[in-house]
Amino acid sequence: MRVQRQDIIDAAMALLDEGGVDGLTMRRLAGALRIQAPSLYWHFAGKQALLDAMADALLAEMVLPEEEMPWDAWLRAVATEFRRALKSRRDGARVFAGTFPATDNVLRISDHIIARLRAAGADERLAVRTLFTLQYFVLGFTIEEQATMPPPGGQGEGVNLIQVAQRLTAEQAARYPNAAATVRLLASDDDDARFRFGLDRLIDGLKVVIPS
Amino acid sequence: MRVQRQDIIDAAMALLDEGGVDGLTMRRLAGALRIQAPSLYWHFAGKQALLDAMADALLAEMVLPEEEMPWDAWLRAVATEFRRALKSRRDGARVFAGTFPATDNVLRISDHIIARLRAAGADERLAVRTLFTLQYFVLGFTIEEQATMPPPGGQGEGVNLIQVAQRLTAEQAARYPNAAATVRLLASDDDDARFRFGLDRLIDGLKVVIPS
DNA sequence: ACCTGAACACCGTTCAAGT
DNA sequence: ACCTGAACACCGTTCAAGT
Repeated sequence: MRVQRQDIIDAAMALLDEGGVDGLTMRRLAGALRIQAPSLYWHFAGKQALLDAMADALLAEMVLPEEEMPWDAWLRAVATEFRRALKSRRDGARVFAGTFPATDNVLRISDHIIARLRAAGADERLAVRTLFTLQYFVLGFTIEEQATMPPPGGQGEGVNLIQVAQRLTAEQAARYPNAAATVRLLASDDDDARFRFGLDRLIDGLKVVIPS
Repeated sequence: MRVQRQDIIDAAMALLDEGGVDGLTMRRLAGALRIQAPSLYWHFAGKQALLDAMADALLAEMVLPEEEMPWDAWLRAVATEFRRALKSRRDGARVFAGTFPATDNVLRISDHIIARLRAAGADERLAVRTLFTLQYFVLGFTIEEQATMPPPGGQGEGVNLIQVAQRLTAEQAARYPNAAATVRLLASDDDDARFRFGLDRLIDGLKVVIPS
Protein backbone atom coordinates (compact mmCIF):
# COMPACT_ATOMS: atom_id res chain seq x y z
CA MET A 1 0.00 0.00 0.00
CA ARG A 2 1.77 3.11 -1.18
CA VAL A 3 1.27 6.40 0.54
CA GLN A 4 -0.82 9.12 -1.10
CA ARG A 5 -0.55 12.87 -0.69
CA GLN A 6 -3.71 12.94 1.43
CA ASP A 7 -2.40 10.18 3.73
CA ILE A 8 0.59 12.38 4.48
CA ILE A 9 -1.59 15.38 5.31
CA ASP A 10 -3.80 13.25 7.57
CA ALA A 11 -0.82 11.81 9.40
CA ALA A 12 0.73 15.26 9.75
CA MET A 13 -2.46 16.60 11.31
CA ALA A 14 -2.52 13.74 13.80
CA LEU A 15 1.14 14.35 14.65
CA LEU A 16 0.35 18.04 15.11
CA ASP A 17 -2.18 17.21 17.82
CA GLU A 18 0.31 14.95 19.53
CA GLY A 19 3.38 17.17 19.60
CA GLY A 20 2.51 20.60 18.25
CA VAL A 21 4.32 22.31 15.37
CA ASP A 22 7.65 21.95 17.12
CA GLY A 23 7.17 18.22 17.36
CA LEU A 24 6.30 17.84 13.70
CA THR A 25 9.39 16.72 11.84
CA MET A 26 9.75 15.10 8.47
CA ARG A 27 11.47 12.12 10.04
CA ARG A 28 8.77 11.53 12.64
CA LEU A 29 6.07 11.99 10.03
CA ALA A 30 7.73 9.44 7.79
CA GLY A 31 8.00 7.07 10.75
CA ALA A 32 4.28 7.36 11.45
CA LEU A 33 3.62 6.43 7.82
CA ARG A 34 6.21 3.60 7.94
CA ILE A 35 8.27 5.07 5.15
CA GLN A 36 11.64 6.83 5.06
CA ALA A 37 11.93 10.62 5.32
CA PRO A 38 13.23 11.22 1.78
CA SER A 39 10.08 9.60 0.38
CA LEU A 40 8.08 12.61 1.57
CA TYR A 41 9.96 14.75 -0.93
CA TRP A 42 8.41 12.90 -3.76
CA HIS A 43 4.98 14.15 -2.60
CA PHE A 44 5.94 17.63 -1.32
CA ALA A 45 8.64 20.02 -2.48
CA GLY A 46 9.67 20.64 1.11
CA LYS A 47 8.40 21.04 4.63
CA GLN A 48 6.87 24.46 3.88
CA ALA A 49 4.77 22.97 1.07
CA LEU A 50 3.47 20.42 3.55
CA LEU A 51 2.63 23.16 6.06
CA ASP A 52 0.79 25.09 3.33
CA ALA A 53 -1.26 21.98 2.60
CA MET A 54 -2.00 21.60 6.31
CA ALA A 55 -3.16 25.22 6.56
CA ASP A 56 -5.47 24.57 3.65
CA ALA A 57 -6.77 21.40 5.30
CA LEU A 58 -7.57 23.42 8.43
CA LEU A 59 -9.92 25.57 6.36
CA ALA A 60 -11.49 22.58 4.63
CA GLU A 61 -13.50 21.98 7.80
CA MET A 62 -14.85 25.52 7.79
CA VAL A 63 -18.57 25.79 7.17
CA LEU A 64 -19.72 29.19 5.95
CA PRO A 65 -23.01 30.45 7.39
CA GLU A 66 -26.15 31.00 5.34
CA GLU A 67 -26.53 34.25 3.47
CA GLU A 68 -29.87 35.36 4.91
CA MET A 69 -28.67 37.75 7.53
CA PRO A 70 -27.22 41.27 7.68
CA TRP A 71 -23.55 41.51 6.67
CA ASP A 72 -22.39 42.26 10.22
CA ALA A 73 -24.00 39.18 11.73
CA TRP A 74 -22.70 37.10 8.84
CA LEU A 75 -19.16 38.40 9.28
CA ARG A 76 -19.29 37.70 12.99
CA ALA A 77 -20.35 34.14 12.27
CA VAL A 78 -17.54 33.67 9.74
CA ALA A 79 -14.91 34.96 12.17
CA THR A 80 -16.21 32.69 14.90
CA GLU A 81 -16.10 29.73 12.55
CA PHE A 82 -12.56 30.66 11.46
CA ARG A 83 -11.42 30.59 15.08
CA ARG A 84 -13.13 27.24 15.58
CA ALA A 85 -11.37 25.78 12.53
CA LEU A 86 -7.98 27.00 13.72
CA LYS A 87 -8.61 25.53 17.16
CA SER A 88 -9.56 22.12 15.78
CA ARG A 89 -5.86 21.16 15.86
CA ARG A 90 -3.11 21.94 18.32
CA ASP A 91 -1.12 24.98 17.17
CA GLY A 92 -3.54 25.35 14.25
CA ALA A 93 -3.34 29.15 14.35
CA ARG A 94 0.47 29.09 14.30
CA VAL A 95 0.49 26.71 11.35
CA PHE A 96 -1.89 28.94 9.44
CA ALA A 97 -0.07 32.17 10.28
CA GLY A 98 3.20 30.80 8.95
CA THR A 99 1.81 30.27 5.47
CA PHE A 100 0.60 32.39 2.60
CA PRO A 101 -1.19 29.72 0.64
CA ALA A 102 -3.12 30.42 -2.54
CA THR A 103 -4.80 27.06 -2.20
CA ASP A 104 -8.35 26.09 -3.03
CA ASN A 105 -9.95 26.37 0.39
CA VAL A 106 -8.25 29.67 1.18
CA LEU A 107 -9.28 31.10 -2.17
CA ARG A 108 -12.80 29.76 -1.89
CA ILE A 109 -13.43 31.30 1.52
CA SER A 110 -11.70 34.60 0.76
CA ASP A 111 -13.69 34.89 -2.43
CA HIS A 112 -16.92 34.25 -0.59
CA ILE A 113 -16.21 36.86 2.09
CA ILE A 114 -15.24 39.53 -0.42
CA ALA A 115 -18.35 38.80 -2.47
CA ARG A 116 -20.59 39.16 0.58
CA LEU A 117 -19.01 42.47 1.58
CA ARG A 118 -19.30 43.81 -1.96
CA ALA A 119 -22.94 42.80 -2.00
CA ALA A 120 -23.33 44.86 1.17
CA GLY A 121 -22.07 47.88 -0.72
CA ALA A 122 -18.33 47.91 0.01
CA ASP A 123 -15.97 48.59 -2.87
CA GLU A 124 -13.16 46.17 -3.59
CA ARG A 125 -10.51 47.91 -1.53
CA LEU A 126 -12.78 48.30 1.47
CA ALA A 127 -13.78 44.64 1.24
CA VAL A 128 -10.18 43.44 1.03
CA ARG A 129 -9.04 45.61 3.91
CA THR A 130 -11.94 44.39 6.01
CA LEU A 131 -11.09 40.77 5.28
CA PHE A 132 -7.48 41.19 6.33
CA THR A 133 -8.18 43.30 9.40
CA LEU A 134 -10.52 40.62 10.64
CA GLN A 135 -8.03 37.88 9.81
CA TYR A 136 -5.22 39.57 11.74
CA PHE A 137 -7.35 39.84 14.84
CA VAL A 138 -8.61 36.26 14.76
CA LEU A 139 -5.15 34.84 14.05
CA GLY A 140 -3.43 36.91 16.74
CA PHE A 141 -6.09 36.07 19.27
CA THR A 142 -6.05 32.38 18.54
CA ILE A 143 -2.27 32.03 18.48
CA GLU A 144 -2.14 33.47 21.97
CA GLU A 145 -5.14 31.44 23.10
CA GLN A 146 -3.53 28.20 21.94
CA ALA A 147 -0.19 29.19 23.48
CA THR A 148 -1.83 29.51 26.91
CA MET A 149 -4.03 26.44 26.49
CA PRO A 150 -3.24 22.97 27.82
CA PRO A 151 -2.52 21.01 24.61
CA PRO A 152 -5.27 18.58 23.53
CA GLY A 153 -2.86 15.64 23.44
CA GLY A 154 -2.79 15.55 27.24
CA GLN A 155 0.49 16.33 28.98
CA GLY A 156 2.74 19.18 27.84
CA GLU A 157 3.32 22.72 28.93
CA GLY A 158 1.91 25.80 27.22
CA VAL A 159 2.48 29.18 28.80
CA ASN A 160 1.14 29.06 32.33
CA LEU A 161 -0.24 32.49 33.16
CA ILE A 162 -0.39 31.83 36.89
CA GLN A 163 3.26 30.86 36.78
CA VAL A 164 4.05 34.02 34.83
CA ALA A 165 2.29 36.06 37.51
CA GLN A 166 4.23 34.32 40.28
CA ARG A 167 7.56 34.90 38.60
CA LEU A 168 7.06 38.65 38.72
CA THR A 169 9.45 40.07 41.26
CA ALA A 170 8.03 42.05 44.15
CA GLU A 171 9.75 45.08 42.70
CA GLN A 172 8.05 44.63 39.32
CA ALA A 173 4.63 44.11 40.89
CA ALA A 174 5.03 47.29 42.93
CA ARG A 175 6.33 49.34 40.04
CA TYR A 176 3.76 48.16 37.49
CA PRO A 177 0.59 47.38 39.45
CA ASN A 178 -1.71 47.60 36.41
CA ALA A 179 0.41 45.17 34.42
CA ALA A 180 0.57 42.76 37.34
CA ALA A 181 -3.21 42.87 37.62
CA THR A 182 -3.44 42.24 33.85
CA VAL A 183 -1.72 38.88 34.06
CA ARG A 184 -3.97 37.77 36.91
CA LEU A 185 -7.10 38.97 35.13
CA LEU A 186 -6.11 37.34 31.86
CA ALA A 187 -5.79 33.99 33.61
CA SER A 188 -9.33 34.21 34.96
CA ASP A 189 -11.12 35.89 32.04
CA ASP A 190 -13.29 33.88 29.69
CA ASP A 191 -11.69 33.34 26.26
CA ASP A 192 -14.98 33.27 24.36
CA ALA A 193 -16.06 36.55 25.93
CA ARG A 194 -12.68 38.11 25.18
CA PHE A 195 -12.97 36.99 21.58
CA ARG A 196 -16.46 38.39 21.26
CA PHE A 197 -15.29 41.69 22.74
CA GLY A 198 -12.59 42.25 20.13
CA LEU A 199 -14.78 41.02 17.31
CA ASP A 200 -17.61 43.35 18.32
CA ARG A 201 -15.24 46.33 18.49
CA LEU A 202 -14.04 45.56 14.98
CA ILE A 203 -17.51 45.09 13.56
CA ASP A 204 -18.84 48.20 15.28
CA GLY A 205 -15.95 50.08 13.68
CA LEU A 206 -16.73 48.59 10.30
CA LYS A 207 -20.33 49.77 10.51
CA VAL A 208 -19.00 53.32 10.34
CA VAL A 209 -17.60 52.73 6.84
CA ILE A 210 -19.70 49.94 5.35
CA PRO A 211 -23.10 51.06 4.05
CA SER A 212 -26.45 49.26 4.25
CA MET B 1 37.26 41.25 26.84
CA ARG B 2 34.58 38.93 28.09
CA VAL B 3 31.12 39.07 26.67
CA GLN B 4 28.26 40.60 28.64
CA ARG B 5 24.58 39.78 28.46
CA GLN B 6 23.87 43.03 26.60
CA ASP B 7 26.59 42.32 24.04
CA ILE B 8 24.82 39.09 23.20
CA ILE B 9 21.47 40.83 22.75
CA ASP B 10 23.07 43.47 20.52
CA ALA B 11 24.78 40.88 18.37
CA ALA B 12 21.58 38.84 18.15
CA MET B 13 19.66 41.90 16.93
CA ALA B 14 22.29 42.55 14.27
CA LEU B 15 22.15 38.92 13.19
CA LEU B 16 18.37 39.16 13.04
CA ASP B 17 18.60 41.97 10.49
CA GLU B 18 21.07 39.95 8.43
CA GLY B 19 19.30 36.62 8.26
CA GLY B 20 15.90 36.86 9.91
CA VAL B 21 14.71 34.61 12.76
CA ASP B 22 15.40 31.50 10.74
CA GLY B 23 19.01 32.58 10.27
CA LEU B 24 19.53 33.24 13.95
CA THR B 25 21.23 30.22 15.49
CA MET B 26 23.15 29.90 18.71
CA ARG B 27 26.22 28.75 16.82
CA ARG B 28 26.20 31.67 14.39
CA LEU B 29 25.56 34.11 17.22
CA ALA B 30 28.50 32.71 19.15
CA GLY B 31 30.63 33.00 16.03
CA ALA B 32 29.75 36.67 15.64
CA LEU B 33 30.87 37.21 19.24
CA ARG B 34 34.00 35.10 18.74
CA ILE B 35 33.09 32.66 21.44
CA GLN B 36 31.85 29.06 21.38
CA ALA B 37 28.14 28.22 21.35
CA PRO B 38 28.01 26.62 24.82
CA SER B 39 29.25 29.88 26.36
CA LEU B 40 25.91 31.46 25.53
CA TYR B 41 24.26 29.11 28.00
CA TRP B 42 26.08 30.75 30.85
CA HIS B 43 24.24 34.01 30.01
CA PHE B 44 20.87 32.62 28.91
CA ALA B 45 19.00 29.51 30.03
CA GLY B 46 18.26 28.64 26.40
CA LYS B 47 17.39 30.07 23.03
CA GLN B 48 13.87 31.00 24.12
CA ALA B 49 15.23 33.12 26.98
CA LEU B 50 17.37 34.96 24.45
CA LEU B 51 14.36 35.54 22.20
CA ASP B 52 12.40 36.88 25.19
CA ALA B 53 15.20 39.33 25.88
CA MET B 54 15.19 40.35 22.21
CA ALA B 55 11.44 40.96 22.31
CA ASP B 56 11.96 43.16 25.34
CA ALA B 57 14.77 45.02 23.60
CA LEU B 58 12.44 45.72 20.67
CA LEU B 59 10.12 47.58 23.05
CA ALA B 60 12.97 49.47 24.69
CA GLU B 61 13.02 51.73 21.64
CA MET B 62 9.32 52.53 21.99
CA VAL B 63 8.57 56.13 22.90
CA LEU B 64 5.14 56.68 24.44
CA PRO B 65 3.30 59.83 23.34
CA GLU B 66 2.46 62.71 25.66
CA GLU B 67 -0.67 62.48 27.76
CA GLU B 68 -2.35 65.69 26.67
CA MET B 69 -4.72 64.30 24.12
CA PRO B 70 -7.99 62.36 24.07
CA TRP B 71 -7.61 58.64 24.81
CA ASP B 72 -8.47 57.62 21.26
CA ALA B 73 -5.76 59.76 19.67
CA TRP B 74 -3.30 58.61 22.32
CA LEU B 75 -4.12 54.94 21.69
CA ARG B 76 -3.74 55.43 17.96
CA ALA B 77 -0.30 56.94 18.54
CA VAL B 78 0.76 54.08 20.80
CA ALA B 79 -0.32 51.44 18.28
CA THR B 80 1.53 53.27 15.51
CA GLU B 81 4.64 53.44 17.64
CA PHE B 82 4.33 49.74 18.51
CA ARG B 83 4.27 48.87 14.82
CA ARG B 84 7.30 51.09 14.24
CA ALA B 85 9.23 49.39 17.03
CA LEU B 86 8.43 45.92 15.67
CA LYS B 87 9.52 46.99 12.21
CA SER B 88 12.85 48.36 13.42
CA ARG B 89 14.33 44.85 12.98
CA ARG B 90 13.77 42.18 10.38
CA ASP B 91 11.13 39.70 11.59
CA GLY B 92 10.65 41.84 14.70
CA ALA B 93 6.94 41.06 14.84
CA ARG B 94 7.55 37.31 14.58
CA VAL B 95 10.12 37.46 17.36
CA PHE B 96 7.73 39.34 19.59
CA ALA B 97 4.75 37.11 18.83
CA GLY B 98 6.69 34.00 19.81
CA THR B 99 7.26 35.22 23.33
CA PHE B 100 5.22 35.88 26.44
CA PRO B 101 7.74 37.94 28.32
CA ALA B 102 7.01 39.54 31.69
CA THR B 103 10.04 41.73 31.27
CA ASP B 104 10.56 45.32 32.30
CA ASN B 105 9.78 47.07 29.05
CA VAL B 106 6.72 44.96 28.34
CA LEU B 107 5.41 45.54 31.85
CA ARG B 108 6.19 49.24 31.75
CA ILE B 109 4.33 49.84 28.51
CA SER B 110 1.38 47.60 29.35
CA ASP B 111 1.06 49.31 32.69
CA HIS B 112 1.07 52.70 31.07
CA ILE B 113 -1.60 51.79 28.52
CA ILE B 114 -3.91 50.26 31.14
CA ALA B 115 -3.48 53.31 33.35
CA ARG B 116 -4.39 55.66 30.51
CA LEU B 117 -7.50 53.68 29.63
CA ARG B 118 -8.62 53.54 33.25
CA ALA B 119 -8.13 57.28 33.50
CA ALA B 120 -10.46 57.57 30.51
CA GLY B 121 -13.14 55.74 32.48
CA ALA B 122 -12.67 52.09 31.48
CA ASP B 123 -12.76 49.47 34.22
CA GLU B 124 -9.91 47.00 34.55
CA ARG B 125 -11.40 44.27 32.42
CA LEU B 126 -12.33 46.65 29.63
CA ALA B 127 -8.86 48.16 29.69
CA VAL B 128 -7.12 44.77 29.55
CA ARG B 129 -9.32 43.52 26.74
CA THR B 130 -8.71 46.70 24.80
CA LEU B 131 -4.96 46.35 25.22
CA PHE B 132 -4.92 42.80 23.91
CA THR B 133 -7.34 43.37 21.06
CA LEU B 134 -5.13 46.17 19.83
CA GLN B 135 -2.01 44.07 20.27
CA TYR B 136 -3.41 41.17 18.26
CA PHE B 137 -4.23 43.44 15.35
CA VAL B 138 -0.87 45.21 15.30
CA LEU B 139 1.08 41.97 15.65
CA GLY B 140 -0.90 40.15 12.98
CA PHE B 141 -0.66 43.05 10.61
CA THR B 142 3.04 43.53 11.08
CA ILE B 143 3.95 39.85 10.84
CA GLU B 144 2.27 39.74 7.45
CA GLU B 145 3.75 43.06 6.42
CA GLN B 146 7.26 41.89 7.22
CA ALA B 147 6.66 38.55 5.51
CA THR B 148 5.83 40.34 2.25
CA MET B 149 8.57 42.95 2.59
CA PRO B 150 11.99 42.80 0.98
CA PRO B 151 14.27 42.18 3.99
CA PRO B 152 16.36 45.19 5.12
CA GLY B 153 19.62 43.24 4.85
CA GLY B 154 19.43 43.46 1.05
CA GLN B 155 19.02 40.22 -0.87
CA GLY B 156 16.60 37.51 0.30
CA GLU B 157 13.11 36.46 -0.59
CA GLY B 158 10.01 37.21 1.42
CA VAL B 159 6.64 36.26 0.01
CA ASN B 160 6.30 37.81 -3.41
CA LEU B 161 2.66 38.73 -3.92
CA ILE B 162 3.02 39.22 -7.65
CA GLN B 163 4.51 35.75 -7.87
CA VAL B 164 1.65 34.37 -5.78
CA ALA B 165 -0.81 35.97 -8.20
CA GLN B 166 0.97 34.51 -11.20
CA ARG B 167 1.00 31.01 -9.73
CA LEU B 168 -2.78 30.97 -9.58
CA THR B 169 -4.01 28.56 -12.18
CA ALA B 170 -6.40 29.86 -14.82
CA GLU B 171 -9.03 27.60 -13.32
CA GLN B 172 -8.57 29.13 -9.87
CA ALA B 173 -8.66 32.68 -11.17
CA ALA B 174 -11.89 31.93 -13.03
CA ARG B 175 -13.51 30.15 -10.13
CA TYR B 176 -12.51 32.70 -7.48
CA PRO B 177 -12.37 36.08 -9.24
CA ASN B 178 -12.69 38.12 -6.03
CA ALA B 179 -9.85 36.26 -4.36
CA ALA B 180 -7.66 36.65 -7.44
CA ALA B 181 -8.35 40.38 -7.41
CA THR B 182 -7.47 40.47 -3.71
CA VAL B 183 -3.93 39.27 -4.26
CA ARG B 184 -3.37 41.84 -6.99
CA LEU B 185 -4.89 44.64 -4.92
CA LEU B 186 -2.88 43.70 -1.85
CA ALA B 187 0.33 44.01 -3.82
CA SER B 188 -0.49 47.55 -4.88
CA ASP B 189 -2.17 48.87 -1.73
CA ASP B 190 -0.34 51.18 0.66
CA ASP B 191 0.67 49.45 3.90
CA ASP B 192 0.42 52.58 6.03
CA ALA B 193 -3.09 53.26 4.77
CA ARG B 194 -4.09 49.64 5.36
CA PHE B 195 -2.75 49.85 8.89
CA ARG B 196 -4.62 53.06 9.57
CA PHE B 197 -7.80 51.52 8.23
CA GLY B 198 -7.77 48.59 10.66
CA LEU B 199 -6.66 50.76 13.54
CA ASP B 200 -9.45 53.27 12.91
CA ARG B 201 -12.06 50.49 12.75
CA LEU B 202 -10.86 49.17 16.10
CA ILE B 203 -10.80 52.58 17.73
CA ASP B 204 -14.20 53.52 16.34
CA GLY B 205 -15.50 50.29 17.82
CA LEU B 206 -13.89 51.07 21.16
CA LYS B 207 -15.59 54.45 21.28
CA VAL B 208 -18.88 52.59 21.59
CA VAL B 209 -17.83 51.08 24.92
CA ILE B 210 -15.27 53.47 26.40
CA PRO B 211 -16.80 56.57 28.01
CA SER B 212 -15.50 60.17 27.96
C1' DA C 1 32.80 34.43 36.80
C1' DC C 2 33.17 33.08 32.26
C1' DC C 3 34.68 30.03 28.51
C1' DT C 4 36.02 25.57 25.78
C1' DG C 5 36.04 20.64 23.70
C1' DA C 6 33.73 16.95 22.94
C1' DA C 7 29.76 14.79 22.54
C1' DC C 8 24.50 13.56 22.22
C1' DA C 9 20.50 13.42 19.88
C1' DC C 10 18.58 15.26 16.65
C1' DC C 11 17.16 18.26 12.13
C1' DG C 12 15.78 19.29 6.54
C1' DT C 13 17.26 18.05 2.22
C1' DT C 14 19.77 15.86 -1.92
C1' DC C 15 20.64 12.24 -4.86
C1' DA C 16 21.90 8.01 -6.97
C1' DA C 17 19.90 3.77 -6.99
C1' DG C 18 16.33 0.46 -6.62
C1' DT C 19 11.39 -1.74 -7.87
C1' DA D 1 5.31 6.15 -10.01
C1' DC D 2 7.03 5.69 -5.63
C1' DC D 3 10.54 4.38 -2.23
C1' DT D 4 15.33 3.54 0.12
C1' DG D 5 20.35 4.13 1.86
C1' DA D 6 23.72 6.90 2.55
C1' DA D 7 25.30 11.15 3.10
C1' DC D 8 25.76 16.48 3.77
C1' DA D 9 25.49 20.31 6.40
C1' DC D 10 23.65 21.69 9.88
C1' DC D 11 20.85 22.33 14.70
C1' DG D 12 20.07 23.16 20.44
C1' DT D 13 21.85 21.63 24.53
C1' DT D 14 24.70 19.21 28.31
C1' DC D 15 28.63 18.67 30.92
C1' DA D 16 33.13 17.93 32.62
C1' DA D 17 37.02 20.57 32.51
C1' DG D 18 39.75 24.66 32.20
C1' DT D 19 41.28 29.75 33.66
